[in-house]
Amino acid sequence: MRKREQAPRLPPAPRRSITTIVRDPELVQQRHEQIFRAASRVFISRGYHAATVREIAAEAGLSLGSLYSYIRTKEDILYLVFERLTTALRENIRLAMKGITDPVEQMRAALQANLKTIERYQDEILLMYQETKALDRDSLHLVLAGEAEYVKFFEEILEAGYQQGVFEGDPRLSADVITYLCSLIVLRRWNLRRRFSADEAIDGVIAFILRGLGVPAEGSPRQR
Amino acid sequence: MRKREQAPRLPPAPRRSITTIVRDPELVQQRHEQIFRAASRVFISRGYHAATVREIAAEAGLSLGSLYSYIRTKEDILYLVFERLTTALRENIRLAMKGITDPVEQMRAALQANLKTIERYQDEILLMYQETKALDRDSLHLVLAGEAEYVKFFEEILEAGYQQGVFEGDPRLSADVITYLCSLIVLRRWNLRRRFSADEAIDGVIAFILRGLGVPAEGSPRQR
Amino acid sequence: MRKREQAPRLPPAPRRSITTIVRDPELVQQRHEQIFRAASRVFISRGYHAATVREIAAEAGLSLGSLYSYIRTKEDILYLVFERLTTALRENIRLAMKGITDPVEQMRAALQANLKTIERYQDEILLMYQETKALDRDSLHLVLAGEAEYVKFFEEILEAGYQQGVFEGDPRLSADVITYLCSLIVLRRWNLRRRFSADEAIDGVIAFILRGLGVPAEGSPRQR
Amino acid sequence: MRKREQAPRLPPAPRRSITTIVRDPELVQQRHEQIFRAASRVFISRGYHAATVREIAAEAGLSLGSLYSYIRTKEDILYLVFERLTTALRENIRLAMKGITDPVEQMRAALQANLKTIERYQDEILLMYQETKALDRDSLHLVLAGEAEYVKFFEEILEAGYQQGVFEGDPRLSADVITYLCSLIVLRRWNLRRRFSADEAIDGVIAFILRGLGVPAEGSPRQR
DNA sequence: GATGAATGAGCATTCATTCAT
DNA sequence: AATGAATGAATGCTCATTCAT
Repeated sequence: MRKREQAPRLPPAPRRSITTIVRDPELVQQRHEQIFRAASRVFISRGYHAATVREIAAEAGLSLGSLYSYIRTKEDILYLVFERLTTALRENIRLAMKGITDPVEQMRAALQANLKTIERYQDEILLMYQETKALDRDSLHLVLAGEAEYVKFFEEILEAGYQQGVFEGDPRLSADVITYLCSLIVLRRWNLRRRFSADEAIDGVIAFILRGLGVPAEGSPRQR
Repeated sequence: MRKREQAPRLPPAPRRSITTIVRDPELVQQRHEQIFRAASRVFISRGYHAATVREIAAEAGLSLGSLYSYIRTKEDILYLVFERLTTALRENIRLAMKGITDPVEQMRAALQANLKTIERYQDEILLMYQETKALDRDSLHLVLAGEAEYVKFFEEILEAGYQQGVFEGDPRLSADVITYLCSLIVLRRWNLRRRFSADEAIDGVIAFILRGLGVPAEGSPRQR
Repeated sequence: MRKREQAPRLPPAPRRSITTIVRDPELVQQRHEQIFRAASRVFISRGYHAATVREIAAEAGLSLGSLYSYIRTKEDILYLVFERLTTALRENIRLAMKGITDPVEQMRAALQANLKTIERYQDEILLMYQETKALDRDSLHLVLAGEAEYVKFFEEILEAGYQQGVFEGDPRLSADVITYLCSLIVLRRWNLRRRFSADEAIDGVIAFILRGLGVPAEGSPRQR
Repeated sequence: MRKREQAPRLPPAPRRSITTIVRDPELVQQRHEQIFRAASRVFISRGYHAATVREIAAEAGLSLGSLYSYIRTKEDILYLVFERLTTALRENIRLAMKGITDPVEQMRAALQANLKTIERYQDEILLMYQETKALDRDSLHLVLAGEAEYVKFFEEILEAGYQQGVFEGDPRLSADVITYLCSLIVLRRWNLRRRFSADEAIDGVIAFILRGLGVPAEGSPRQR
């Protein structure tokens, strides 16, 4: 059996380097953090198009000119936000899987971690679904590639479980289905929240996924 | 047992009437159809904000002034697109369920029909997920109400099946999950299409859903 | 002494004939009356520029096309309104003077009549002061010419009184002053109405004018 | 007797502060001056509605974008013009009255000064009469309040003279009448100018006003 | 003579980006 | 490195006028 004790290697995670006028890398790093935070807030509350670069600068506590020393275009700011987000999603799932061997348990852990992260970044996730098309071709490919890496984590668990006969269905398709279903709690929250608490929704989604993978319900006598 | 032979009553489907300068209702109807088609294309390829009313007019073969005789604002056009879309989704699922009694069979039929409709209107669906927030408060409520009616169809099937013990999980949550999963083939097509044909994806999603509802795979020896 | 028993001859009152598509003069006459009334209302409540030809047509109970069979441009409509107004002012003052010989009495009568007319058409008068510049060169000259005729009436009375030594000041200037002062009750009504009733204002203005003309106050002991 | 040697206190003259993007107050001040001058010219020659913001920008030597860094709406520009105008009128009359005790002399001085100011700003005055209605509610109230302050100056003189028995008629009404009559030289200049020089008109108006107030003509034997 | 759909020039306003200081 | 004033292309929407029916 393949060793699984270690966390999967962190994928190279290619990222576009944003061209800045300022040279000092530490300063750039720090300002990008400021900009990320401010831009998230502004983009989330007004949407990418309605948001003004002026507003973002003000929210970040930077002058308009300064902001433009750390980015080249408004679209750069969007990329910055998405890049941080996909990194966070990937990182959290990677940590959760670490040290677990059993595919079903690994899946449970990954789902829990992922759903928690999604819940935490729900506004950013929604933003990503809504504004991805505002990215230019190159940024889009990079963001999608980052997302694919994240799907890969699920795919690996599924593949292992499929080999062991504990999961049904094509692992590659299931990985997509799972990734997608996790976003349910964000993309349909307008409907869900009228009837379920956050935890009820999370538990219900996990249960549905596990059934969908063919895992018998825990202690359920139904299948007997 | 409640009779299910007949199609569920068509919900009143409240809709905002778009204020037009032109009075002839037939002409308005016809022009709205033209506008719907043109706007779908333009919004899909450029997004709502980036799309220009001028472009839409040109695509619809209308002069700018004429277009504005049939709508009041750009947002009206978006509403027009969404309203047609939710109506189509609702109508198709309603017809597919008609005359079927068995909940599992009804679910299969509903899913097939729904996924076909979604595939057909995939661009519009994607648009809807991305641009719903561009609607004003009133339009948004109407569109969401239309969407809720459509979720209701699934909920009714699930409720019936749950009573008969053929479905697992909370029918209301499952209805949301199913509705959402059906959009998978659109919202993640950039990833799916690299690996699956449209039919493979549809079949895989249906299989996943049925397992997720606790329905034993057809002819599957696994449960024995 | 010159005879004054008869009303002064009605001045030729040149008017621009509005080019119409419709030929029947009676119909034109009747429609112009409709248009005048509707346009007055609309122009008064929204101002000339903000008013829409559509609104005027609707208010007049005519279709847009029909309206344009009786006028050539929007500006024609404004001219129509002004032309009717100056005619009414002229006509009323002419009738009031008729049959009075004494200049002071004639002046009193003319002022009373004029102020009454102004009060009645106050909105139209205000409109005229505000929107005269919207007229094209030709219309403007015609309207001003009509207005000059009306000033002439006062001038004639003043001239006669001046000859008899009952009025002070240059009759031509006084005529202008009087004409102008009569509009006070309209142009400053936003200020006057806070403190005076319509009749108080009218009486006060007449008293001021008579004093301004050097006419001793009635029964006033002051001159002794 | 109340002391009148000092100029009346300058009223607080409330003004709406125009929201600007540019923050430097000196620059704003200077640009507003440019805009005021340019806008006066443009509004006067074409009227408020017919004037284009582009024209004003060009006339002011500013780019369109720059102009909009100093105002928010076209209406702001109109307010700017009116605000400067009423301030000038008020200020000039205040200075003229300063240090004069006798009500009749004070009135003569105030009238002279006021008529001179009006003659100087004749186009702007005309504009004000014609376009006041284009202001929004708030701006209108502020402009009218500024105007009321100006009428107040006359009212105070009249009140003092009335107490001393040198003026006839209600001081409040007379104040309105006088304010209004001073504009005669502007609002009827199309008629006056054909027959009188500017000074003849001014002298004639002053004479008429003084007679209207019951002040005996200077050195006139008539009253004897 | 009546109708009202069609037209498109025209206008106020916004905003990403640049660049002189 | 920081600032914020300047720029002008771009866009939603209106409305007088025409003309086919």
